[in-house]
Amino acid sequence: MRSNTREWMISTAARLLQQRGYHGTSLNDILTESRAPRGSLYFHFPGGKDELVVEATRATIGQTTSLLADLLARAETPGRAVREFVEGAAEMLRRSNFALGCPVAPIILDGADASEEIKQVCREAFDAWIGLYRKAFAEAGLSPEGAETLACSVEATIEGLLLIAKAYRDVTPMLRSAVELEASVDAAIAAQAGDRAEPDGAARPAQP
Amino acid sequence: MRSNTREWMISTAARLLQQRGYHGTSLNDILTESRAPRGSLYFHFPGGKDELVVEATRATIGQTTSLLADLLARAETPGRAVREFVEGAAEMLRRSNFALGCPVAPIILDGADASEEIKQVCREAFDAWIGLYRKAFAEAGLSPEGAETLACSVEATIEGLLLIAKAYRDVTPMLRSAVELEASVDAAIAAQAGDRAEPDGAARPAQP
DNA sequence: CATATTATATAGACCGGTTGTCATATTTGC
DNA sequence: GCAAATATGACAACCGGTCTATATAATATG
Repeated sequence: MRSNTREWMISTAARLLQQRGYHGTSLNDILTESRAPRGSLYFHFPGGKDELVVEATRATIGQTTSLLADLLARAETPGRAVREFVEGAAEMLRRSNFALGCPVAPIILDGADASEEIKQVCREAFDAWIGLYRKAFAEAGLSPEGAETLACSVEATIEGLLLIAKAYRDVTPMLRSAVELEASVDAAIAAQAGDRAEPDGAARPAQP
Repeated sequence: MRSNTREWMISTAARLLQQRGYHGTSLNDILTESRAPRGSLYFHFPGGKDELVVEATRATIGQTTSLLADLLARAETPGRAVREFVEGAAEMLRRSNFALGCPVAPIILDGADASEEIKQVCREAFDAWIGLYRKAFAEAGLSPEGAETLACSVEATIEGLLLIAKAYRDVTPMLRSAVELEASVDAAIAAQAGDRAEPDGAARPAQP
């Protein structure tokens, strides 16, 4: 007896959700592609579609978080890690024929009537990613407020680049902006490292 | 006889598409909310759902494009216009209880199997918006390449900010990043205005 | 003014797809 | 060989998009 059915379903669902969002992914699609029968789904996921979606989204988010943490830990500068992450995402997008982008964006935008738990999982994803950026930026010398704001901007830019690349089915603009983003992040860090004694830590933009 | 049925349907569809994406918006929803009977749809839109979606999306895109063009024309600096645009979007998001974001993002992300024409309309939206930014940035002194790259980055950041704000149901981070974005854009323009005679116009990032 | 003709609007039937449930079969561990 | 765990596919109830037949308003025509 196949004991990995559950995992199969999760990974298939994760892939389809990433490609087509919450409403665009039907249980039939998942069952057909994972070659599992209908009833098995409700044995492994008594909560039905929403429970499966939560598990699948969590799994994808975990992978992305690990990758990002790894890149930030290894790279020479935070900006470099950001660029490498975007380049990796571009490669994934290209290889999948522009199907695989951000795992949570499609769910946030089309899953307005999805369960509250699903939305919570999506928020946790942003918490994790923005948190990693913030930590890296702060360790590189940015003020807490500057790191927070820049982290949010960086995450936003990456999300938007994935969206635009998918729309055009072309990663060229994404790669150009990635270079710019690297420079921008590292410049913001360098600038703040210069003027430590500056009095106002308020709304002053982190990028000069 | 009500002769505005068609317009009613379009505006209702536009709103719902913005909130729930392509698959998340059913004809039943549109018909119920616009208080129109079922059959009328296929009289006004013989192409069915996809034709209605195209019309509705075009309408919303047109409004956004006009607003953006207006802001860019009036504002003192391009960066200022960008900030004002983001602030306006944040206000719209807040007022609509975080339902109304970008009109094309949900369709791009969940409408993989939508008609080719729909995807084309979404691309045209980005063409228009990025084109407006590029023109404004170039007129302010940026090189063509720099303006193009920065325009794409700005559009991407705005898309991402809308997404993140919707996920958190909170526009605070969006507004903080908007201030940063204004500074970043205007700084990039000022920097390039300084070194006109620089030899390499290649992949040098526009933001110092 | 009466009638014919066209343009617009409406109601509801249709079929396929979607989710969730069930009774039953099969495997596994002991 | 037995009990628990898992697998299976048929089924019901519902919802989706599409279509056809009909009703009503607008306009033209004699």
